[in-house]
Amino acid sequence: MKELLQKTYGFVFEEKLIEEIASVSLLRDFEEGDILIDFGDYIKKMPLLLEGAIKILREDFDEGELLLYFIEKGDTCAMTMACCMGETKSEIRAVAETKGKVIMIPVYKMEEWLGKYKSWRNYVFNSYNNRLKEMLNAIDNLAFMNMDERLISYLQDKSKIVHSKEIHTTHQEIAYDLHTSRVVISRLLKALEKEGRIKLHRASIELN
Amino acid sequence: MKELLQKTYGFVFEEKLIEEIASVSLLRDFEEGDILIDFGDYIKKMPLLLEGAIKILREDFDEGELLLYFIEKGDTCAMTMACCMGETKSEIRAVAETKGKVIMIPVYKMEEWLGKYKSWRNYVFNSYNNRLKEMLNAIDNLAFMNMDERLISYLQDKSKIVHSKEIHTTHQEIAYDLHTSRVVISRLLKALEKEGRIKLHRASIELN
DNA sequence: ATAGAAATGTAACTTTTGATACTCAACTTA
DNA sequence: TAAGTTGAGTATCAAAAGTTACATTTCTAT
Repeated sequence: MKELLQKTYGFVFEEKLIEEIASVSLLRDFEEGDILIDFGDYIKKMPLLLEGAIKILREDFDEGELLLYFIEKGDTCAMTMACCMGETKSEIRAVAETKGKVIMIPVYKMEEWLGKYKSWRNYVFNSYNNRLKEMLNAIDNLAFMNMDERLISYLQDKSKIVHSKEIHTTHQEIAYDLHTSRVVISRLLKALEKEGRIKLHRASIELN
Repeated sequence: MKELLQKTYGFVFEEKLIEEIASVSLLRDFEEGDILIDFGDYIKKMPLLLEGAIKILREDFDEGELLLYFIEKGDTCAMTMACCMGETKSEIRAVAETKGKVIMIPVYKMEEWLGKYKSWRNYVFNSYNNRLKEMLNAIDNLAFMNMDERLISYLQDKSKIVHSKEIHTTHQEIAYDLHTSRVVISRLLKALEKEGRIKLHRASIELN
């Protein structure tokens, strides 16, 4: 486990902290589609992402979801951190976009390290800051962009996360993430294809 | 200044911290409508709100704004904090909703206190958590509610902030905050009045 | 090979929101 | 008090997004 941590966090945490993390944490492998955290879950461990990508979703009052942002290697979920610290239930759902590995840190250690390691403090703050930025970005998208632009932005983000111009997903999936209907997505995708910006295949989209 | 701090933060910070804050900070009075922070401002001081209320706005790419949330006595602006720590420019605008007082703390002290005072650390984390929650709330509003519901929610928030059922504002102002047009707001307000939920006057709205 | 399921295409219609263009009323100020 | 300014009401039209319904295509499992 220590080697895995070194690889991703070697330049972020000091040696001693990495050793401590390794000694108290659990390593967990996950597969694409796994629900790592669900709405209302009571969080007792904070996740650090070592490999893979995760998407963070917000739940509608009655029904439906909305994608907030993706997290990648080296990130943690500040929303979850918030839950840990505040001892409240999870406000979000975390679903694996790809397979990967996380490390789970017990909450009480988190707090202890805040006083003890400056690198940990910096990391935690940076995570909060990054998450605030992503939330702002989500708000910008919702407030200032039409669905066609949101769709494009979504495709670009997704492409970045999987490191490929080929996105394997269905129109329905996209519709869930953007909190709209499948028909709307199909319509807009078709328009994008006609503009020559993408190519559509069954259950996959190719960006140009 | 120390007395003012005691009143709002006496149960949050220990005596010694309050003294330190008092000794290095500036007190600033502001009037309704004052722009306390603007987009792109370079932040060198962190504000603690002692009296009054402030609204935090996000700027559109080309034109227009969107209200993110209000902050009240005892709050600070985590978005600003984020800017301080990250040494980046302000992503938001802060406008005074009412007159009030803030204390401005130099950034370098903030960091120093993080290691030194547990109560400061807790306060800073709580602020982040609260702000994340407000952002989530803003996202919920945008993503899951129609304009009429957003308007109602806005009126309720505003009423809470000014501690009154009487809201003194124009349709145009509301339109700016909700990032829509004056005509739309007038239309929806009229509908609300017909439902008997509010009473409309010139430049003021009365909630029932 | 065939039935059923999943993914997509598309038309027709409604609702919501936005845009434009006036009018009228109330307040302000010279 | 007349003129200008600000706030609000409303009608009409257009665009964006959501809804329903059904057809077609592609995959999957037996």
